[in-house]
Amino acid sequence: MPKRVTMDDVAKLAEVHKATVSRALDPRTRDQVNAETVKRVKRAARQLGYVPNAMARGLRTSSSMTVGVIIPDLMNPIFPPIVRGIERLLQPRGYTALLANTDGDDEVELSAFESLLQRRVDGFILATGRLGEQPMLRRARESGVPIVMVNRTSETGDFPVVTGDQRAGVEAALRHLFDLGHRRITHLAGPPMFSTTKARAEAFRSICAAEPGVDGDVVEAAALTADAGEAAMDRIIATGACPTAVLAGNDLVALGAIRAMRAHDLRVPEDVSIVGFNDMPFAADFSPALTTVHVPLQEIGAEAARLLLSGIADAAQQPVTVSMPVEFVVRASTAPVHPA
Amino acid sequence: MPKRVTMDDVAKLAEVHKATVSRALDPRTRDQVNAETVKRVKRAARQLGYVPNAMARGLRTSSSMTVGVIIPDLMNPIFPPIVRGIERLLQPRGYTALLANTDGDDEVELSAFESLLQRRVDGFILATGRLGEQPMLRRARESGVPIVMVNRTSETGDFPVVTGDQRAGVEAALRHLFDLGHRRITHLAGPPMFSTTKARAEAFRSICAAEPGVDGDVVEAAALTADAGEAAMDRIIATGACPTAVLAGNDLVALGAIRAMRAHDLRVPEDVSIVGFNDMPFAADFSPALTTVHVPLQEIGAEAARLLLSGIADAAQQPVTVSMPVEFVVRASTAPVHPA
DNA sequence: CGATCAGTCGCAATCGATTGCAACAACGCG
DNA sequence: CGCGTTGTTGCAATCGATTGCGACTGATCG
Repeated sequence: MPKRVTMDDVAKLAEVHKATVSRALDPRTRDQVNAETVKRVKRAARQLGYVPNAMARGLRTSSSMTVGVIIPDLMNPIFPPIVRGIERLLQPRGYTALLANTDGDDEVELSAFESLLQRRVDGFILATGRLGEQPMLRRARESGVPIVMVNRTSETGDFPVVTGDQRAGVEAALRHLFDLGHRRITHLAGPPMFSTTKARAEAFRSICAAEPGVDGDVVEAAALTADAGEAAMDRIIATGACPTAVLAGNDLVALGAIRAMRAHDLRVPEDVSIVGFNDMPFAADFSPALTTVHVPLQEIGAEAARLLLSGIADAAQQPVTVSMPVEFVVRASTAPVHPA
Repeated sequence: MPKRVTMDDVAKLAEVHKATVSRALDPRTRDQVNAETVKRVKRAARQLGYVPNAMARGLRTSSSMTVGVIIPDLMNPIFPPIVRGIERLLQPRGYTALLANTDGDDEVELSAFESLLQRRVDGFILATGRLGEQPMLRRARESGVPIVMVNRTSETGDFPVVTGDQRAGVEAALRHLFDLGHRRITHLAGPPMFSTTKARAEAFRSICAAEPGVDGDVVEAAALTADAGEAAMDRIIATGACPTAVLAGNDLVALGAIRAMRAHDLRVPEDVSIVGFNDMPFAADFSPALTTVHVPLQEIGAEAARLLLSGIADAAQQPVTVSMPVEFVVRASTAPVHPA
């Protein structure tokens, strides 16, 4: 078992000082050393199978070329695209993502953040934003590390955020339903602790209020899950006053709502139309294929990463909010209002 | 902007040597220092907001408490559960996962591996196994770093693998179809470069051959995707000789097959039954709900992590193969054979 | 009363790089 | 021929921890 080979070993073989090896191997300083020497050093490095030690380098340069990515739950289908987008931007630039799931638990969030802080990540991308007090965010603020929030924000305005254009999405969805003749529409909102959910609900209310003759009701699902959506829809159906169209808080909620309707022999979209939000993977494979608001999750992730990198380079970074354009995609879960 | 606080700063405030700070803060060595002193040190550390530098520690101890996780594509729905399982095991033990996607490209694989090697990860979990030559695996072998393969293997027997019990899954699925009276069954296999796919196809062939009166055909889909599944099913239908049941290479292929059948006015399961493989998230929400082989992806990830950790601790690690039990779950996509 | 021992703590080397500074040679120029 | 340049390389400090070893202090014991 050959001991790990270090820069000194390479230096010895190439008959130079390790400082020269360091310069020869770094493209940025390569021109400070003789071309012949560079060749010799490279050959020696290859021959010995030299692998630079990123920890030693990081210690010296105080930069780890890593970023911490903290999300609630990777199994929630909106996060894989976001993470993928982040990674797609980071990887070619030499950065690596350190991933942590928190299940939205304050304790776990805090300890994950702390653990990544110890690893001296150069910055964070946080997808765990919630409204109200959040220990991790306080810690994040005092840590002074560059941070970008993605999708969900805390609305405290401390950090840059990149998210989808919620209002435009709701507007497009409602316009579509109005055009189909729907007037009794209920919004199956997610819990109000998320900025996205809240923004959608507010948009829903204000747009419905501005539209003469529409009756826009809001019902809250307990969580952004299919089960919660099903339960909420069950409650609505139980009241006996079923709307002709439902705008779900997200696709998962929509999925649950569809299940509930089917269980009560309501046909989608013949009896009631439903539109989702996010256009998560497989939304097109629901039955019926879900009409929904396409949010460019991967691009959102990439943009967040881009923003973070510029924040790392720049230090003085404004807490901008970039909202990415969404696109309404109509599929098979909406239809003209049922002639009563 | 207060400069980063180091152990020396804490030492100064607590009026001790930094060596003592180190011992006081490490639970493993805490009993070597006076209880009063420990208190003083901890107070000082808290007061200064001291955050230990993992790079410095890692440099000294040559262990980074990180593991590299290399997967083809996080957006493939079987990977989030695996990654989640890995993380669930790692996190409480102080390890962090470094994630890299490769899209199955040799170049990208290699450079991702190299990049993580430089970061001195303590081990790797590889989900990118393919049959045949694979540059990254050669590099992995010579690197001498602990490695565990997950789900897919390279079949070279170099590394431990944890995967689902493919044969048992195929057996259960076929038994189910046999019981429903199906005799003309085709296996919509994935490409033969994956160990999983290959194992399933082999099991399919051998089990069908052993069952009197069944006609087991195998058709290869070009990839493990819905589109490839759809295309392959289209080809089958075009031949005019449609089987009464199909066993798909995985759930995505099954999804595509369902789409193709629907497009040709074939009803599932009345006209043809279909069973998937993996029980990926939302398989139950297909229409019809997919009968499939449940593979405990999250547990597989966790077990791989467990194996890796023991390999890191132990060094001399046998390349065992652990195959996790699968569970057949019947839902709505299978039915008794159509009376011809 | 001196030796031994346990309990604490400090000293200094070490991990593997990066980088400002200085040394040195060769060279051109006035 | 002396001096400033330019190009190349070496020296040594430094990043922030960990840890083997030795020193010191009291206490215990024969």
